[in-house]
Parts: sequence; C-alpha cells; structure tokens
Amino acid sequence: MKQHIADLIDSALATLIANGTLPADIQTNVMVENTRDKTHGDFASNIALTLAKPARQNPRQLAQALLDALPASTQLAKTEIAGPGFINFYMKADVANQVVAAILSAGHEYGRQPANSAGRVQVEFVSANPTGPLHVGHGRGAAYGATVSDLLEAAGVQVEREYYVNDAGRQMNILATSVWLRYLENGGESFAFPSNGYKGAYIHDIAADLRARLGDTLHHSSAIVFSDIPADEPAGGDKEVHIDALIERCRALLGDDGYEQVFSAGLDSILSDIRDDLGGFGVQYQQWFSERSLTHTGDVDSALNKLQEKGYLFEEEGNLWFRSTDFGDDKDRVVRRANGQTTYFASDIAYHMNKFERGFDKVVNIWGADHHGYITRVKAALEAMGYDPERLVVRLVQFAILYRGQERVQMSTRSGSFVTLRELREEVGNDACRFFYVTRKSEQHMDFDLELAKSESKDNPIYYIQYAHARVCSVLRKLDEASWSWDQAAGLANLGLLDTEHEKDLITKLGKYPEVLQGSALNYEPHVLANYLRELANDFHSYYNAHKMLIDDADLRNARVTLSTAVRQILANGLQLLGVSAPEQM
RNA sequence: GCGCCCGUAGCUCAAUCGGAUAGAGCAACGGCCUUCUAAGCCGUAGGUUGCGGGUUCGAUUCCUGCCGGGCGUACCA
Repeated sequence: MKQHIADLIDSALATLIANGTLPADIQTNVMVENTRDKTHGDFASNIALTLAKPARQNPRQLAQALLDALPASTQLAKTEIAGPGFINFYMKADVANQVVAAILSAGHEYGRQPANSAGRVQVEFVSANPTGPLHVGHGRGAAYGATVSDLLEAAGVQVEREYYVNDAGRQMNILATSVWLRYLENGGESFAFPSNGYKGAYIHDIAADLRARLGDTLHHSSAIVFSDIPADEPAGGDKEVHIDALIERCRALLGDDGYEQVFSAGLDSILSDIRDDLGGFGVQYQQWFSERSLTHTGDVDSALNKLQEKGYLFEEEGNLWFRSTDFGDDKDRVVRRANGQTTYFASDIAYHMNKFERGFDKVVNIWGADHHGYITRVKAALEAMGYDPERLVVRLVQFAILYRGQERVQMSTRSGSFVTLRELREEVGNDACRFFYVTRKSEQHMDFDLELAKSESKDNPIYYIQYAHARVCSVLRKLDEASWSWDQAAGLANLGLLDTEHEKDLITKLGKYPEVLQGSALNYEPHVLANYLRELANDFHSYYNAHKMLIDDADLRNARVTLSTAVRQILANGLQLLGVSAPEQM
C-alpha cells in the first residue's frame, strides 16, 4: 500500500515537472509513512514540505497541485492536505479488510519472508566463559540473541547461531586448579582454599565425579601441593601470585595428561550444563566454536601472518604488537607476549578472520556492554586483514539489574553467591524471562523485577498478552459448546459489517504486523515487536469488552469471530518469535 | 584525563533512521461484573524531553558546550 501511494505521488511529480510547476532538475525522495494519529488518515507523505524550499513554493499550495495531478486509485477513499503541508491518505475499508483474509490464509507463515531469501548472517551470542553456570546477566544476552536470530530468520535471513567457547586462558586454568583442590579435599586433604579460586558448589560436584571416575590417581598430599607456594591474600600475600603458583604446581604434579583430565572434567561438565540450561530456555545453536581449536588449526598463526604480510605488526621489548592505531584505536595492542604466548586478542583476531572466511553476508556479535572497548580493535584487525569492517555488526547488551521486591540482588560468579539463570527460570518461568529480557532496548540499562515477572495479574505484560490469545480460544470453545455456528468464509465476506472504532483500529493494527516484524528484525530491536503485541492485546481486550461476539446475527457473528481469529493468529506468531508460549487457556 | 552508552510523567520504559497535539504500563484518583474469563474494560490527573546555544518550515531525534549516571581505557579472559 505504501508503495502504491509512493507510485501515485511519483506520477503526480512527473506531471508537475512536465507542465513546468516544478523545475526539471529537482531532487525528489518520496516518503510515505504510517500516521501516528488516525485523524491524519492511514498514511501520510511530507513530500510537499521537503520540496517547498527547492521549488520556492508554499508547501500547502504545492500539496494541492500534487493532489490535482494525482492519478485516480481504486484503493483510496480520500486524500487531504493537513497541517503545514502534509498529504494524508485514507484507505478504502474493503482494502484494509483484506488483511484479515491474508492472515488466516497464511497462518503461521504470515508476516514472514520466504526462507533464505535475504542473505546469510551469523549471530554470535552469550559466549560466556565456561567457568560456571550462566547467571542472570547472561540471560539477557541469551534471550536477546535468540530472539534477534529468530526475527532475522522470519525476515528471510539464513541464520547461523554460534557460541564462542572461551576454553583457553588463565581463568580456565584457575578453574581446573579449583576442581583439583576440591578433589584433594574430597580425598581427605585439608588446607585453605585459595581466595581467588572458584568456590561454587558445582566445583565440588565436578571434583566428586572426577574421584568417582578416576579414584585417587590424581591425588597428592597437601603438604607437597602447598610447599613453597607464596602466601594467599588473607595471609598477607598476593592472591594472584598465589593462584598462579598453584596452577603451576598442579601442572607439574599431574603432568600434561593428568592436567588435561582435570581441565576437561571442568570444561565438559560446565559446558554441558550451559548447553542444557540454554536448551531449556529455548535457545539453540548451530555451532559451538572452541577458542582452543583456533590454536590447533593454526588459525591464530595464519591470522598473525596475514597481519605481518600487510605490515601491521612490529616487535618491541620482545612483544609482538598490532599497530591498531592506524585504524583509529587509542593504542597499539600486544598479540604475542615475549614468552611466546599469544594473547586473547590474537585469538579474537583469528576467530573473526575465521568467521569472515566462512562467507557470511553479515557477522553479528552480541556482547555484554563491558566489551565495548573491543569493537574498535577488532574492526581494526579486520580492516588490516583486508575485510570490510562494516560487515561486522556489534550489538551491546547492558546488564540487567535484578530486584527482589525493592531489594537489589548482588551477583558475583567467583564467590558462588550469584543468582543463576536456571534459578531465575525456575522461579519466574521461561515465558516471563524471555519476554522481560527483550522488552527493553538492548543498550538500555534494565531493572528486572522478580516480583513483577512472577505476578499473575495485569501488572505483568506477558500474562496480559497471553490472556488475549487465550480469550479468543475461549470464545471458540463457547461457540462449540453453545448452539452457535461459525463460518469463516461467511465471516470474511461480511467484514464490511465491522464498522465500529474498535474494529477499525484492530484491523489497522493487524495490517502493520509485517512491517513491525521486518523493522524489528533488521534493526535488531525485539522490543518493538514486544510493544506491538502489548498494543494489539490492549486493542483486543478493549474490543472484547465493548462488543459481544456470540450474538444471534449470524453475519455479524461470523465477521467478529473471524476478525478475532486473525488477532489470535498474529498474537501466536509474534509470541512464538519472542520464544513465549501462546496458551489456549489460562 | 580520554573514549563509548545513557538522561523523557512520581516509578519502569516507548516514540516507526528530522514530522503534526511526546505515548504506554505501573502507582494515584473516579467509574464498570444477572452478560463470550473482572487474569479484563472506561475515565481523570500527571511533561520547559538534564541545562544552554546552534542547524530549519519543524528537533526527544542532528551539531556544540556544560551537568549527572554507567561502562571501558590490560603483556586478564
């Protein structure tokens, strides 16, 4: 419809240029938008306002000239000039009503673009370090990433969802050492657990499993383990030095094979827990990408070689640096330390090279807001390697602050006193979790109120929307129980009877769903769809309250029930995209 | 210090890539159940969009300077 109106305006503009009203070289950019206020019609164009200056004409007069030159259309009911020079367009009712038939005929597919019609995109999200269970902060990234992925898929994009597993580096070594120390405790040793170690209960579980599987093959006495280890912080030492020394001791005593057994026991257990957790949250991945694999496959070396060839690496004090300042970064970055160890950033460069080599049209990274400092340097590396950095899209997700009533819940992974995503899901339910997380713009800070998410009342927007869906189902059940009949074909034929404000508003709202979905997807903004569903539910509740559907007048009854089922279809489609169930009864 | 994000009703947040009178929900106040689910609906009130300039027909939106908050500024991952 927008396109149709734009074509009409283009035609009118051509006429005005031909008859000399407008200069031949004028720049025209026709924009047709939805009106915010229905007293302004269904669609509006600001074309007369934008052309007023270059054409040196009064905008309202120009608008009138355009209307005089506008070709006749069978779809428009009327046009008018309003305000400073807007042209408002009113659709004929039967044109607007066609959306109901379109929705019922397409059903679940309504609003979706044909699969794989809009390119191929990778979405990487969550990618939390596998050092412990996911906590509520990760939940927002999970819900956001999953929803954005599903929305893109609905927009016709072929989506590959990926989790980058940070299974390399010091934190993982701290984890392995923590597991081993608990294993030793489990075998009867007693000592002060390092203040910088992982103290969660899950470490005990992993250690117990390890002992059950391997017996005491990894056992050493605490006297040997702690001999000559620098003091921990509570004893007046440095906790970092302390834990690093323990890591080295662990490696030395266990050897490569033994250490690997402990290491992978921790990694495998936590990773499978994360997988299970996300699966339960309705979040699926096509790919779990291991950071360690980048070293094994040689991707890290080849990425560094690539930068070397292009002349962006230099050595200083034994370290190998990437000259990222050539691409707008604040300072250059180390990619390989003097001791030969490559840095995390080097893995990141290799990983992004790997992503780009896989040929996606776009690569979307969903990162926690604390990673925003990395955007510049990663894009710098991509550009240096000869890739187009514009193909990398980074969306930052701000942290969600959890409240229990008025009280703020504190979180800390290391101390083990955090609230896990799993606990949150069990407490408030998956539907409320998924919905609450995406109901705000991702870059907005967000307060997640547990009490509100749990409440089964109208305060809780998710119940409100689900209830609208259930209400339509309820009407159909009543229809069955009573002696009423319902004929969808007759309903569609009688949509012209729906002339109340409530009904016209509902139909208008339904007509906007495809572009809401499209805009929500392409801008990575699920909250737009969430808000739309809230509004649609609101319109339906108002309608339901004002007019009875189960009435004697068969034509009107058929029309109203038919409209209601179209609303139900859109609610179901939208909720499914948000990862929320659409219950038939509540 | 520098960089990025944010600042909108008492609270939590919108505002369709510059549009018309800045909108919802909570909370407050007043109404609506003999009627398809009151898990709902209707109404009232609530604003100098942090502050000051600038750009133009028109600014919450773009530019600039302040104020306030968050994050970052690693040879950590």
